[in-house]
Amino acid sequence: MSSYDAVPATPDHIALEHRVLALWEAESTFDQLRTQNAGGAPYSFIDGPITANNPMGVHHAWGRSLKDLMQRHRAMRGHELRYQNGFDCQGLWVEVEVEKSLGLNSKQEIEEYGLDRFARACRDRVAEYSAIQARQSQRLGQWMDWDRSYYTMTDPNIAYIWHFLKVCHEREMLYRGNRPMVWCPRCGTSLSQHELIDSYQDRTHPTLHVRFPFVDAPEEAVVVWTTTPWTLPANVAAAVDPTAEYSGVRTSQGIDWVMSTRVEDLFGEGADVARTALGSELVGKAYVGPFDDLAAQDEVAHRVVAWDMVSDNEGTGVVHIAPGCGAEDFELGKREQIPTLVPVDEAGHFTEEYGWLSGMATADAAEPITAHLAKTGVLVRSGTIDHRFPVCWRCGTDLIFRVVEEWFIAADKVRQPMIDAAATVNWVPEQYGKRMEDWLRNMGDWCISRKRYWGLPLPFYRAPSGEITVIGSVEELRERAVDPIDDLQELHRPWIDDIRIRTDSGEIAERVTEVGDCWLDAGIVPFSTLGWGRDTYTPEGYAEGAGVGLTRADLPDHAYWEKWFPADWISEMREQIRLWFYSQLFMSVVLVGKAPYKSVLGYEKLHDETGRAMHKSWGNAIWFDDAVEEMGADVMRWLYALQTPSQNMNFGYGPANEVRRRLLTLWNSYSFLIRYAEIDDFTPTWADLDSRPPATTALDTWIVARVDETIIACDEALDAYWTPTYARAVESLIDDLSAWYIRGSRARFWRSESDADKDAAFRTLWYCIAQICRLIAPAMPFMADEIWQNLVRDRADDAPTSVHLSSWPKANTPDQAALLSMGLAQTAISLGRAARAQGNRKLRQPLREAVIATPDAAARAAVERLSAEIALELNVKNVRFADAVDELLEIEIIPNFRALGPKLGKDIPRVQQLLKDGEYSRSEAGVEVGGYTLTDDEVEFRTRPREGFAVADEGGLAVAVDTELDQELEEEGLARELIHFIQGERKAAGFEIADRITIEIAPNALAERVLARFGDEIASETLCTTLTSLSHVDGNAFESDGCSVVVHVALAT
RNA sequence: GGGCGAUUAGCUCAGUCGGUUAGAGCGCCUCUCUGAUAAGGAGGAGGUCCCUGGUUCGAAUCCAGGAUCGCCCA
Repeated sequence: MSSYDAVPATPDHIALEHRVLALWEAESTFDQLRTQNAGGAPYSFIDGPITANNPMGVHHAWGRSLKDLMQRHRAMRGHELRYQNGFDCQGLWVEVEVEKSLGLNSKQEIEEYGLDRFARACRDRVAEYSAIQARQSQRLGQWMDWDRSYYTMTDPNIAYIWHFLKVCHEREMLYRGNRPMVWCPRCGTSLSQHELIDSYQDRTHPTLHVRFPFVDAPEEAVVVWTTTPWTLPANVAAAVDPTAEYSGVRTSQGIDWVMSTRVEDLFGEGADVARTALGSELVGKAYVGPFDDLAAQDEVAHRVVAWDMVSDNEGTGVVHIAPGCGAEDFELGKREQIPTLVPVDEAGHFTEEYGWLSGMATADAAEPITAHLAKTGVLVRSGTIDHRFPVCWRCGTDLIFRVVEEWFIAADKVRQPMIDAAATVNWVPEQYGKRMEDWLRNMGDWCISRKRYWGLPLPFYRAPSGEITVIGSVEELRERAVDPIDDLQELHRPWIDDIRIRTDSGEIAERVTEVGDCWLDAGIVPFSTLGWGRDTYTPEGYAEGAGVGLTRADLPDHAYWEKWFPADWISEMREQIRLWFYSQLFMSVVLVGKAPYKSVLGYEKLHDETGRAMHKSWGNAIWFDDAVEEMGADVMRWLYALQTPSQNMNFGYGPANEVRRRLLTLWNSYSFLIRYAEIDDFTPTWADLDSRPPATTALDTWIVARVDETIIACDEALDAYWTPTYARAVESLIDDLSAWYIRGSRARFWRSESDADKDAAFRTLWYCIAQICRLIAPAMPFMADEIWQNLVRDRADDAPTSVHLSSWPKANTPDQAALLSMGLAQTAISLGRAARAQGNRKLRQPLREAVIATPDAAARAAVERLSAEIALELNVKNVRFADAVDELLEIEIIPNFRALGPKLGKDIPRVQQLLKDGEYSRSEAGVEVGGYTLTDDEVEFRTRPREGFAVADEGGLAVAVDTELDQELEEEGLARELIHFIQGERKAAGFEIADRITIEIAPNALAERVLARFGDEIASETLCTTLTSLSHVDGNAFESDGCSVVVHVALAT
């Protein structure tokens, strides 16, 4: 048997991980796993596509670690998995980055650059970053079938969406409508609700108070307040609350009407109120608009209208209404049948009808508009306001509202079915299900069009008559095409725009120019990647169109879809509730009437370690590449696993270091085993992992029970997709192994003679560490396999070559009695230590005895089994159980509330008091109190130490130590001190642990006595072959309690 | 305005089914071990479990109201 590799004192995570990556590569470990699991019960995970647009961040690494963790766990349990990664390829995300890199800054510049070149540049960017992200993910340890990733820009993906849209059209859910949209003037496109995520920023904007004089009484006017001066030229109405009281305030300009509750704020305390009126009395009044001289205003008759949404705590209580520039305004305008003026074009510039304003940008218009209003005498005052205002998530431009024509999918028909489908899903954390339901109840129609370039070409063809034809597949396009289609290289602009079609009524129709919302691209994935509805399975058939050369993903058939749909599990960050979780659910409910996933794990946001959001500009962002090469992937992954998903994560080098230090405990245990395994040439037994190792001590039995218990806890946690419980359970096992098992068993490994006991110790420790390797393998795949290679592979017959091929550990039923015993013994030991500390006796000093007292017979029996271990830990010669508990303790009986609550109910406080007062008697049956007989299960014994003993107690257990020393104990204590000192000398001299030494020693009289009695022990403990006593030695001196020596150590020859 | 969360030690966070002495890590203090050692172990200080009320024999936990913070929608 080959010898074990030496283990460094601390793991070099980075080097270790690169080594393991190379090993996996060389041995095709992942392929072996897939072969091994082929035909296993399917476990369907569907990956949410990552936008292939930038290098991945540490927040992506969080999600990817969780995905990989869960997949590895299921794989170890023998499931067959698909391992398909996904890249999101289209949409504004990509366009904006490409614009930046090409130095383009407007839609006009893109069109001048050429849509074909632009599309190629977008595709190339996706290719570049998908490769980078794949490489980064591999470094993280994520096992995916990287050659077969799906790309949402491929023709099959697009065609599947076409089909979906056609189904929507057939069900009359698809429509085109004028809608006020949130609009980015720079990007020249509207933003969906989805894209307003995190879009509010603190901004300072101008505010204006403006008079709208009445036509029939020009000295009177309503006064409005606005924070968007550029919308005033599109004003068509002023809204008042019909039920509120308004005041006409006398000012230098005449009578200004505002809501009465606003008078004081606006005009001060001494405002001169000429008269008051209900809002309803103002309704219908015609007024002179502020920009009536502009051509756009020619047809507009301004009037006061009633509106129930007028606020009374802001502004003037009279609201300026511009239906072309605001969502609420638009709704009100529709109701009141007043005109909708859209003052600006796609780029946010005033159109020609706006005279001197035309060509001006909205942001630049505030000042001239204010000046103009001042000149015409309607400006009451101007100021500024600091408020939260939505800006474009990509370019930071202030967003505006603009009424535009867009394409929508009506939501009402699917709202309830979606709510029902969502209710079948296991949402983790649970409240995310409520959030989804809330979102669904409130969802508006889905705006699916974008006036951009690089995206899903909407397959809507408009004929001159206005008739709309929706194309549902590439074949249909081919059949209807009136332009040459054979050269169509991919389903993207500009190429697709060249193809016109013939409609059913024989007209020639052109495609609308819009592209689709990128959430259509991602939402179709559970259909497009699984071959829904296809007759044939096409190997590597997915990569048509823009995906050629990027992936070898198959285009499967319907049988395959049946096997893998719906997903057992998906996982993304929480905001995906309104994004991918939503769009997938929408499309799935439309197409097949059910949810596309069974379980969903969501998680919150990743912040820096101080709890602040990470921002490039704040300098607190951590790059993935830096993190992984400094912390190590395992450490990162363990951090992610420990994190409560429903809580924001504080990520950084500080927390990483804490985790790294905790992982040292496992590493130290491993290194301890290797050290002695090497010395003893230990050969493990593979079968031990299933059948358990032999046990000779109570500690052996106990730690094996702890392993069993932990395996079960891990499975429960991972079945519930709750990784922190899993990670904590493993950490707790590692702690127990190190602090109790190894510390309590060390002597068994030091002994030079071999026997069954030593064999059991080795096999048990090996068993524990090997099982821990398997338990941590899903979360820390590198360290788990590194240890496995050295400790298991090629050491035991039949051992798999990788921990990842070793399957999940088998849980036997935990030995509950052993767990209980050890729990009590641990309590007894820590009490004994506390008692020693009270009695001022170092642990090194042997003491005569510890006395344990407990009134609970079962507890006593349980602890008694571990007397030897307790004696060892407490360094006492004897452990005795007090015959009469009151020797040490006063006893208090406490009701077992959990058991007695249902039985005694309101009598509990009375019984509790009687017990406390000692008003009870004990009998065979149990405790007689207040007319009840309480069995031992129904009460709990607690103890308090009697005065005058070095006693510590907790619950029903008390431990005392005898602190008296006689000469023998004193000398033994000194011998221990001496050993301790010599060990230090050994170490100072740089000797190896197994080196034999010689000692020359010059003792005083007391030391001579100690040597006489304990010389052999000292020699044996220090691996000394010859201990020579001399009158003078050149060496180091040691002195303790009158015992003094000079010692010289040397290597034995 | 509606919805979903959070609030526990100096800091970051666990806390299952309601059970009477609320835990961990880090930090701090005092020790200890020295054959796992840039570690390990023990002990200690540190808590109005956000507030008020309710249900209950019993509430960090359940209910109602409120406060503060975060997020989603309007």
